[in-house]
Amino acid sequence: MGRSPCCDKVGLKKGPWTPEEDQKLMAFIEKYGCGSWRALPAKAGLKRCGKSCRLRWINYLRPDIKRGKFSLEEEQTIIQLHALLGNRWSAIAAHLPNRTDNEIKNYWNTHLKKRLTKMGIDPTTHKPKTNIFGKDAANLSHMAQWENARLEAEARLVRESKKQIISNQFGPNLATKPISHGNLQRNILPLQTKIPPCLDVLKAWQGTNWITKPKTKDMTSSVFDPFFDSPTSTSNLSNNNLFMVPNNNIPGLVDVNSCLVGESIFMENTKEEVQTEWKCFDKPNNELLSQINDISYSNDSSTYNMSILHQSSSGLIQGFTHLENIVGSCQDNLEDDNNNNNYWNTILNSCTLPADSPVF
DNA sequence: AAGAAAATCAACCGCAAGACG
DNA sequence: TCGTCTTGCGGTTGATTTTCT
Repeated sequence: MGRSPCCDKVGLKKGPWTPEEDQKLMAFIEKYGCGSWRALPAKAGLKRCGKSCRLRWINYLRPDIKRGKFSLEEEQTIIQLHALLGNRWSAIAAHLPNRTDNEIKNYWNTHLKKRLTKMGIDPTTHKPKTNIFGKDAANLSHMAQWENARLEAEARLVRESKKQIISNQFGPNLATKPISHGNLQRNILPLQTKIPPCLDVLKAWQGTNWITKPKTKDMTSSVFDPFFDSPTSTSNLSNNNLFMVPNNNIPGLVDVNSCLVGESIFMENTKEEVQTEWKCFDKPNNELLSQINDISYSNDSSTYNMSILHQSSSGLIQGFTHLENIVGSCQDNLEDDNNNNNYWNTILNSCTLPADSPVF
């Protein structure tokens, strides 16, 4: 048995809409609103399926639609958001007032994608297509600009998320103030605060080797190591990069109830990164958490220190208070260590989007 | 000026998720 | 819990327009 059609297609018109049809649809919606799209065509006297009517209204007839050329700012926003969200056009459209997802999708496919490709940037990953050292200076400059744009977008979303979380917890007034870790005391934080996950931002962080995992566990350390000590972690991680993300997206706060670890998976033979998987550590053992003092990792080129994580009795851990040598993947060979150290400052300080932004 | 090629974008299609009985 | 219906999303198509030769 095949799938039932969305509507009875016999006798229904397809193809471009005529002005008369537009008029009928607009008049009906103005009078009755858009309730059931399935029933609308018959009531409005249109020989179209409901789906077609909906599409026509949403993408063309809606009075608040902005048409015409995209501004530079809009272009930049699309690129930034695409770097974070991928082909989630509706989510991207939510950040561009009065633009439709279809229009943005078309604009991306016809303009922006090509532009990035020309610049030697993979429009899917937003990363340079080939080894950075094989590129000329002009391309490097462009790549640095695009990477900067990408980071700005991450920053926007992190700030946004941060505001939303604070707003949810403490009310809208506090959300406009900068976060002070010292303020997050037991007496003002609800116990076991549930912080909504935000996978969009986590995805954004996929492109960043935030903390590089050592090839083997440092057996001299008594530190709880979620990569090795967690019973939920069963895969062989020895050749992969791992990075921890606080599930509430605020680098100064880690939700005890849910801490996420990203695992970059590499091809065995080529060592090429093929994907990132996220693992959620739900309710890690409190005894273990209380033992956490410092985690220091090193690899061939750098040492990464993360001074950590002491559990407050509120149910939150305050941590990530000192984070050194954060390495952005695209910046690895481009920027010096000073720039790397500024990574989170950039993320946290350059955000401009309104707090009521609907992406999350 | 005309035909070909490329670009654009409205519209369609199938799928998935959520609502509802 | 399951099946059906509805809506929304993203990929794709194809008609039209623009640019190139």
